[in-house]
Amino acid sequence: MTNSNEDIKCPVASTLKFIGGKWKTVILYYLTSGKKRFGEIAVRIPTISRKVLTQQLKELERDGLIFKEQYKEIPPRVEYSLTDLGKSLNLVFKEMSNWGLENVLNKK
Amino acid sequence: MTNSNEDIKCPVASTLKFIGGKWKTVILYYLTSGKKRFGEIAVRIPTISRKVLTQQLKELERDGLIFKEQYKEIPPRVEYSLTDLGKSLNLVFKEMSNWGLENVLNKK
DNA sequence: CATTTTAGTTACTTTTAGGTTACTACTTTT
DNA sequence: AAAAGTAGTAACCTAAAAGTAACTAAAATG
Repeated sequence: MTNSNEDIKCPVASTLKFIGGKWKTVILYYLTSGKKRFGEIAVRIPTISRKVLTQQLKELERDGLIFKEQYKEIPPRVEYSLTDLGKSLNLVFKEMSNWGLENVLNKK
Repeated sequence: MTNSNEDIKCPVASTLKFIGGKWKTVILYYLTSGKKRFGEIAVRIPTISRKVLTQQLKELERDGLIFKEQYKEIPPRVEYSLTDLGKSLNLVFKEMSNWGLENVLNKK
């Protein structure tokens, strides 16, 4: 989601600027179950390429939704977790999840 | 939003397939205040081109979120309104709206 | 000394979304 | 006879998002 609809002060669109895009919600939703390593996320979401995963994680970090912990180990270990801001999306995800379950997943 | 993450049964991503994209939430959110004509929507969201507006409305209609009424008049009159399914997104929008207000619009 | 392991990066290509401009249909109004 | 009004469509173009494949660092393991 670009920022050209910033001129429209739509609070819903504002939120989508943070969690819009093909993968962010999936990543964030997975992180609601706790801290995860890069590789764990990649395995859990096999259809995302590592390049794109890296990009999305960077953006989520830049936007303050997730926190990145790097351990100075070899081989490297990196863990991602939700920040308070990320956790504050909780209710949003809950409603989206409910809707998706009721109207999409349990429909087909 | 494409459907390549359909394989992942993420209820949140499922919902985004319906309301993801740059404009859909803005359109739907506007329609929560009642039936609107094509031109009214276009005026209200001036940064969207008419081509894209048409496209988005078609997709929303295809997905069963909005209903299109065409009056056989000249000049033409077309009205769009939320279907029951569209209205059922109410809670989702409410939470997204809250989050956007608290964390984006009132922050800057 | 070759291999494995993890979390990436780089360069390049493809796909998708969105945008621009010009055009149409049909009636009413001037 | 010309212009205005509405809701589009068609052809074309651009930018952004996503994908692919090959590569890297540095230590540990066999």
